[in-house]
Amino acid sequence: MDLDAVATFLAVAATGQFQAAADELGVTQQAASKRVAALERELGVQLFARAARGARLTVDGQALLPHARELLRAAERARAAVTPGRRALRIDVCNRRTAPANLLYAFYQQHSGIELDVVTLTGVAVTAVLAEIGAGALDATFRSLRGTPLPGGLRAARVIDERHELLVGPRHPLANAKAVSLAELTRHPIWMPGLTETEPVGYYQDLAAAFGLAIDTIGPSFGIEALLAELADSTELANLVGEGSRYLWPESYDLRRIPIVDPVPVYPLSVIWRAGNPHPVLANFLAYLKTRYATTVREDVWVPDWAPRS
Amino acid sequence: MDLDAVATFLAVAATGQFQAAADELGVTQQAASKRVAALERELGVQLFARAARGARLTVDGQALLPHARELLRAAERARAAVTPGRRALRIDVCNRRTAPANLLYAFYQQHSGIELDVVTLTGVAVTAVLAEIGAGALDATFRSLRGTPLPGGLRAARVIDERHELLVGPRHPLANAKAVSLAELTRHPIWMPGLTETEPVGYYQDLAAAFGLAIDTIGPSFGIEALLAELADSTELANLVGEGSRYLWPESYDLRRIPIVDPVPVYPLSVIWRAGNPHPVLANFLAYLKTRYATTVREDVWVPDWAPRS
DNA sequence: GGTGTGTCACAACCATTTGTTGTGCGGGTA
DNA sequence: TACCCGCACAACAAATGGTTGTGACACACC
Repeated sequence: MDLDAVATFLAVAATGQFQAAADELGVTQQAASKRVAALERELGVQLFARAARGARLTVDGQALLPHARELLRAAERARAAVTPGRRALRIDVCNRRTAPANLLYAFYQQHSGIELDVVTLTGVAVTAVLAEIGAGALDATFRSLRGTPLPGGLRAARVIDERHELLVGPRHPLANAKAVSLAELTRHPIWMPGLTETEPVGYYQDLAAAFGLAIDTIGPSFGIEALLAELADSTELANLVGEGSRYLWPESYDLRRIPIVDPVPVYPLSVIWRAGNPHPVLANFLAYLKTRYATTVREDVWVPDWAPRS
Repeated sequence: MDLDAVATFLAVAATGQFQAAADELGVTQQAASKRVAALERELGVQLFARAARGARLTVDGQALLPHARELLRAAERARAAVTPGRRALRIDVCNRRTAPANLLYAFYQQHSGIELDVVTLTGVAVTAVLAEIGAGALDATFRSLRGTPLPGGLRAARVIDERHELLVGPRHPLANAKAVSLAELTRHPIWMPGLTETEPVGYYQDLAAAFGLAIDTIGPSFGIEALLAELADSTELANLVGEGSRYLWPESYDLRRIPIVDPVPVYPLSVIWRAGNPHPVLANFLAYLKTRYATTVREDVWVPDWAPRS
């Protein structure tokens, strides 16, 4: 299905004749005729009833009309998504099963009409993500800085404390534990999604390093043994983007959730963005975060009123 | 923007490498590489970060991902809209400003998830519309039969009485009338949208004939003089299809609404469909109509409880 | 009722594109 | 170090998409 042919179809439908449609598109009448004929051949239906004086839509043509329009609009939106100056706000959320994704979804629902492009740079190191923001390719991220120096021109605000639990398969030694201490957990290698056998980088490596956990690089295709999972409510995620991670485990894995205690692991996340000339939607989003989380604002850093435990 | 290139982009994004994506699509690796390169050139951005061991999405690539998916889904929906056996229910409503369109919209809202293709065969004669239904190209229509014999295999049920009023411009002799009688109205030619200078056929001709009105074929580009307009609530129409008729008059025309009395013109519409093997959504719709309008069912004809005046 | 005009479809030809095969380069692995 | 594996570039073949030229058909006009 050629988009040029679809555009020609729409032009003919609008003008009522091939000649005028061809003029509008800057091609000859014969070319327009060919395009529509090819479209009709591909779809296997007659779209126009040709007469000596113009062409009228058939029933099939009328049925196709709104879908053809929507198709071209979708192409236009796709083009806009990567066009600097026209694109939607781009935010990285590390992982779509985390609290920031839910936060974005709540914001998205409150502000109808806005567009968000949520990306998941899970395997990308914090410094590389910050570089993308600095370069303008990305507008914001939710990351844990944990001592990483913030490059000039960037702003950060700590907004979310991420909580985690352990998921284990039925054969795992901790399968029947009521709870597990963080100290005990450091003795078991943990599988984390999105990591290759080579060098694990990015969000999950940072997460493991924060709690001193060992990473198991085998992966779920060899049977999940243990998995650190975010405690976020994941019911909304499918709606957010219509795109599940291909690392998601199937329901049939019979996983058990083990709480982690003593101490409860808390992973603080900051929203990080580029100072100056903010994307209008970003300004809205930051304001939304402030009204929802901030108590004090000081030196571009505002702290939520539910302070982290550590 | 070539849809094959978009599909290739998605395959590469899913598999993480050009080679596997090419195998999946049944082309060589070089062809897949070329397609994506062409897409990148057209969009002006880098979509993948190529490495010796596969390719990873860039930020721009990730931003494009959901839109690319939606684009292919839109193409699939367009294809399905004209594929026999897979297509949505097709109903003709004569005119999108009429009561049947509102009825369909109410039904559409109650049954979330269904798909409707609303077509407007305004200029098509009743007999031709019935032939389309008989041939299976159309599933149902709202028309006034007015003595037209119903072809074999078709069923009809009278459900709606359409009401009309007169719209006139400020220079029209009836511009300041409080009301106008039907007898008086027959002396003024009425413009009706969608009619050419040649032979007026279809809905508006039937409507004019029903009340003995003369048709003015000049059209609004020469200044609207008088117009018979449906009394339907038109606020919902834009939502129904996203497609306004190009014959709609602009708001700036300063039209006045004159009620028609003595007698009040009533134009009965029947829903007409093909007997046997009904489209599942059609069965739902007919049931919906029955619960909303029917009082008695007899010989496949059920009459609403608010009977027409004539 | 013949003639003219406007519109669409078919045919032949040409240009561009798209795909294939063959090959080189680079990085991770054994 | 040598070997794969995967991607990009080059050259060639096939097919697609465009243009010009022409014929058919219906409506409008005289």
